[in-house]
Amino acid sequence: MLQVSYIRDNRELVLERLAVKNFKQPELVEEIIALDDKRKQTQNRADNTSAEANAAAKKIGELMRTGQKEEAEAIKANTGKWKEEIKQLTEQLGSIEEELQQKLVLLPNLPHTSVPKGLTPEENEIVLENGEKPQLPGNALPHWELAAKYNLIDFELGVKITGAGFPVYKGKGAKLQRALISYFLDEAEKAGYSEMIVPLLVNEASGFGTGQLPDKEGQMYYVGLDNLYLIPTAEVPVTNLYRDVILKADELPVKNCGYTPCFRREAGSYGAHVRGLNRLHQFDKVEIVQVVHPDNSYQALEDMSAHVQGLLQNLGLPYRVLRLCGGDMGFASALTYDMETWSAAQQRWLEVSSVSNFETFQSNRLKLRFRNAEGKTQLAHTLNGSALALPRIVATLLENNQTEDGIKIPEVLVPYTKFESIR
RNA sequence: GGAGAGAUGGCAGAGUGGUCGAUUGCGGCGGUCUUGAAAACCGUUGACUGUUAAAGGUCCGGGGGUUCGAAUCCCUCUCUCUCCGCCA
Repeated sequence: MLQVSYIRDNRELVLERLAVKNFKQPELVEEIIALDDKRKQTQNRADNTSAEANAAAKKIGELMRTGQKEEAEAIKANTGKWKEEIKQLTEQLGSIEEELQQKLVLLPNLPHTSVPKGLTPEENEIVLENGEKPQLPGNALPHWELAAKYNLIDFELGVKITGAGFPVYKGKGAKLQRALISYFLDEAEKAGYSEMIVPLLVNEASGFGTGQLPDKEGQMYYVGLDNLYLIPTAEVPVTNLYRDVILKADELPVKNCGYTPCFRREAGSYGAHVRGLNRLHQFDKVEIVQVVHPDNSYQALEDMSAHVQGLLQNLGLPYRVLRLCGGDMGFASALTYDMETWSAAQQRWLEVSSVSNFETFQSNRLKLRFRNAEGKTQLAHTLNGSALALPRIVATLLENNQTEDGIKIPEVLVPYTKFESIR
């Protein structure tokens, strides 16, 4: 959520930046400023009336104590009009604030100046490409066939238990999952992130804090009986740990990580591109989250990007880094890098990580602040990134590392899997 | 699921109608003392809004009510804790 004061002071800039994100309702900016004017006016009138009423009440108290009952009664006679006025103004104020809030949550975050214009994923900027795409023989298999051949993942069994998009990992397939999770967590810890194990169900306030609610409600599984949401990413609980928190300056940066399963409804996405592990309703992911001083957030974003790239390099996967264009970016993000690995059997790039700087967009909703050098509270910047999401990593590993007589496990994982290949 | 208790500042914990944004203790910050530190002593220490700065306003779990006036009384919702039951 953008701050009204920022919108007021930077009206033109806001409009210009929103245009980069292809925002369709620029008139909201003027409406918000007008509403805020109205809010201030009404607030002011209500405050003044309250001040009068407070003074009168105080006076009555004094008079009563000194036994001047008559005088007290005389003042009492006048309080009715204030009372009525305060009630009316407060009601007005309430509805103005509600309207303001409703409009405010419709504004996406402003994109960073480096964000390219554009509408579609094709217009994302390729920042770099790294690693060599393996040349597979003609009889190479896609990962879903490899998963069946080596009895690693059973998609049908998942359908029986739950439904499509809830795979069952078996034997070495399960072991590989666990190995990847442990490896990612260990690497995150080496990079200074401290591990959290967090709830997989969150309340409405948490969903609002990181930006999933109110607009992306349909993407989360909802447990109506208890009014809770299954997390679509660890970002939600891990970032919300800092909701309503004022940090000391020396507590920054905060670096946390966590492994969780993630649940996404992915309503309406079916077809060839979602086969196998390409798109799931439940998947495993290790997430890294930072809370930083505003001056350092873009450096932190680069650090996180480098961390993710390091993982991909260590796993020996060819990858590329994209700077998302305005139209493809998330609602809450100011700058996002996507990391994609090359899936050699499918002959396509698969997104395996997304690293974003939200600047104050989340912290404003979360009321996540720190005390700055002047001793004032100030919104911190939040960032997060997948490091990494498992399914497409597994897909790429299986496909790219397949040989005549099995699948080779990357060296860095062998200490975790305790086996060097899948046969 | 049944019964009861509770929700106050970073934490602990007073406060049952006006002088309470709130006693006190701990913690934090600043200072005195000290070679330095500890101890002791002194001072200071909530958030939001508003303003050039102030003044003023709002906030004692959320919402509503009574009253000239509510942390305090009433209603309601939510949450937490204790005991019992069930249970990994």
